[in-house]
Amino acid sequence: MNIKSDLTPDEQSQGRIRQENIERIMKAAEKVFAANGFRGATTAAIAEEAGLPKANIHYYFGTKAKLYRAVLDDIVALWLSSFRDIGEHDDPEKTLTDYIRAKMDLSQNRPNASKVFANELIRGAPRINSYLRTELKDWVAEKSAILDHWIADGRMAPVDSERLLFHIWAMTQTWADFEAQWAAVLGRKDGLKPADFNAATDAITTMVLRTCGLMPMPSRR
Amino acid sequence: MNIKSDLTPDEQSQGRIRQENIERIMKAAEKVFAANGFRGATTAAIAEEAGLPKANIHYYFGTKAKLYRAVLDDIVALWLSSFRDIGEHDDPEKTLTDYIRAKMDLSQNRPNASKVFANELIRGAPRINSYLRTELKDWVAEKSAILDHWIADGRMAPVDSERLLFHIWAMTQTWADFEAQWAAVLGRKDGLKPADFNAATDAITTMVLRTCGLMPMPSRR
DNA sequence: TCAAATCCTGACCAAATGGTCAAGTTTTAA
DNA sequence: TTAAAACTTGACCATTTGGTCAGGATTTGA
Repeated sequence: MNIKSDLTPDEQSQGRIRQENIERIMKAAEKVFAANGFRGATTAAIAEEAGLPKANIHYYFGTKAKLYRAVLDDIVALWLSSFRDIGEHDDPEKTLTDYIRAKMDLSQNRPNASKVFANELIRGAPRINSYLRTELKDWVAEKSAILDHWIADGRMAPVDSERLLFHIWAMTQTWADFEAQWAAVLGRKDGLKPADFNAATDAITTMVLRTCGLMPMPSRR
Repeated sequence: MNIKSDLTPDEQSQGRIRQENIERIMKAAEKVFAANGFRGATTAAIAEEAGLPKANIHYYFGTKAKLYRAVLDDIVALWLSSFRDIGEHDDPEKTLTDYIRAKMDLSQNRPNASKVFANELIRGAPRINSYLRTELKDWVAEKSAILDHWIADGRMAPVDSERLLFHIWAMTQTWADFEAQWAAVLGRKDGLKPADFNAATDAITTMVLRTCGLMPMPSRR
C-alpha cells in the first residue's frame, strides 16, 4: 500500500518543491493582498514579491481568485485555532488576560493576515460570509454564554458579554490593521516596537478587567 | 469689484452645475474607494455610480489620484471637525460620553468615509502620513494632557490616557469598518439596525466610564 | 538508467483600465 | 441677443492586467 494514499488529494501531489513554492507564493500573496486588497493586488506584484516568474504563480494556483481564496482559508484556520481556549471552569481574570495577550501576539506576529481579513470585511466580506454566519457566530454564542455564566455565578460584574468580545477584537486588531496610524501618532518612524504592543496589551487588559470588576480600582487621589 | 474675487480660485469657478457634479462624483467615489481601495477602484465604476460618463469625471478631477486626494481631504476635514470639543474644564463623564456618542454617530452616518480612511491606514497611510504626524498627533497630545490633568486633579481614576483615546477610536470605528462582520455574527441579514449602534454605544461608554472610575460598579451577585 | 511526472518560464493574447480629445451643447453675463 | 465660458461625451489610445501555452529543464521512482 502506498503511503501517499493516506494523504488527502491535495497533499498527495505535494513534493518538496511544490510545498516550498506554495508556501513562498502564499506568503508573498498575503503581503500584497494586505497592502492592496483583492482587486488592487496584481499577480505580477505577487510574483515579484515571491521572486518567481508570474507564470509560476498560475502554475500552482490557476487564478488570482483561487490564490486569494487559499490565503483567506489559511487565515480563517489561524483565527479559529486561536479561538479555542475559553472554558467554563477557567478563572475569568486569567482567561480574559490570556485571551487578550493571544490576540495581541497575533496582531504583532501576523499583521498581514489581520490586514487581509480587514480588507475583506471592509469590502463587505463577500467571500467569508458563510464563515462569519456559522463558525464565528457559534463561537461568539458559546463564549458569551460562558461569560454570562460567570456573571450569573457572581464571579464577575455584569457586562454586555457579546459586545465585550467584539470590542476586545476591535482593540487588539487595530494594532495590526492600523499600525501605520499609531506609529505616526506615537512618533515611531520605524514602526511600532515590542514595548508599544506591551503597553497596548496592558491598557486593554486593564480596561477589560476593570469593566468586569476583576481588578481593584486605584483610589482617586 | 467682482464678488467672485473674494473667493479662492477653487471656489471662483464653482457655479451651480460644477458644485452639484463635484458633490455627486465625490459621493460616488467615496463609496467605490471604500469598497475597493485606491488601486482596486476604477474610474468607470465611479462614473457608473455617479450616473455620469467617465470623461465627465476626468473633466472635473483630472486624474483618479486627484479625485482620491479630494475624497481623502474631505474625510480628514470631517474627522478634525469632530475632534474639537474636549476642554479642560468640562466634566469628565459628560465629555467622554459625548465624545463616544459623536464618534458612533459618525460610524453610523458616514461609514464609507470611515472605510476609505481605514483602507488608507491598512495600506500604510502613504498619502496621509503628514496629517497623522502633525494634526492628529497634536490633537492626541492635547487631549491626553487634559485627561492626565483630570487624573491629577482626582476627577477620574488613573488610566493610560493615550491608549484610552486610541481604543475608543478602535471600538467606535469597528462598527463602521467591519459592519459586515458584526451584522453576520448578530444575524442581521439587512445590516445593522439603529438599536445595534445604541447597544454598542452603551457598551463602549460603560467600559470607558468604569475604566476611568466614573461609573459605580454594580455589586456582584 | 531512464521514462514519466513534475516543474519552469518567455512570449503571447484579449480584456480592462486610466486618460485624452475634438466636436458639440448648454449656461452665463453683459 | 450674443459671444465667451463652461459643460458634455462618444470615440479613441497606450498601458496594464489576468491568464495561456508550448517547449524545455529538472526531479522522481522503479
